[in-house]
Amino acid sequence: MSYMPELPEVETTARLLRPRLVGRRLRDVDVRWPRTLGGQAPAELEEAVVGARVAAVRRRAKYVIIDLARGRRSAGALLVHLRMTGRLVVERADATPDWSRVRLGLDRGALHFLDVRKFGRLRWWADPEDPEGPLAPLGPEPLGESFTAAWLHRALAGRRRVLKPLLLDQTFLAGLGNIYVDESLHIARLHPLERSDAVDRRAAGRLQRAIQATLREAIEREGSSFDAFYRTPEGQPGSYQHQFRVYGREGRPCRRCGAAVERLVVAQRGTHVCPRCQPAPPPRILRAP
DNA sequence: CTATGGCCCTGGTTGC
DNA sequence: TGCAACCAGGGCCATA
Repeated sequence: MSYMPELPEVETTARLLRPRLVGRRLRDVDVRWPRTLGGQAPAELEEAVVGARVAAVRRRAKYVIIDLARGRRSAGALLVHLRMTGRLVVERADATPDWSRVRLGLDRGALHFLDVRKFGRLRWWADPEDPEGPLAPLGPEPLGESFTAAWLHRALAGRRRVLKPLLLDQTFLAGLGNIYVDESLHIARLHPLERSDAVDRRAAGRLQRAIQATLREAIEREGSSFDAFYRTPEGQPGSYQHQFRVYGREGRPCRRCGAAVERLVVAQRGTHVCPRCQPAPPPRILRAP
């Protein structure tokens, strides 16, 4: 098992990268695995970024956004999605880290996009807010002001989806992944197979608070690490994995009631529940064929 | 609108 | 001990 970058890990990456990157100038580009660019030509990336300066490093959903500028004018942005195993690290200019898929030479050192499994993506956009761009369809930020209990209740009621896959849908809510959905549902005492439109106002309130508390605590602990793979850009592992309530704890006691945590598969994803704290909903009636 | 399944990938784990 | 099969999974796409 490796680590899975979700909102807290991406936020940690952006925070730790910021002081090492803002103000740096990009000197050159070396694309070792072209598919990382998601269809963008390496020459286009090179032309767009060489000579530009890093103006800001921020996060939206699970994207790291590296804003670029030339003089006072915007020079677009690098949109980086870590997917399963991606990492962004700043190394000495002569370092050759393993699994480097893209190397961006800086005026001091080099920024590497490392990615064992090659699912991650890094590409340049002239306008990160482009309505055709990858950020446009994303739902609200779970730590943003618009993510309220009232909004969540109405949004869930307006859909007829299984709860967990809906929470993983980045166009519904942006930033949650498999781990933090399982953790949040457990805290809120909701079953992952519950129907979204069966979640009442009280339960929606619990879920909204659980999501925010889980994400905030994980950010404080700089994300979750499972093994030697995941490191923050500073080279340190996160520590939130020690707080897991259900994720990866199959057969072990629920921290709330002591019942054995169970593992099931929901929408092709490993899912962890306490059978006592999170009672299963009545089975869905499938439409006749 | 909602759900399902395939695809991309490779290191670690499991099974024999 | 060695080696092959298997598994994990976020986002995207085609299909029903």
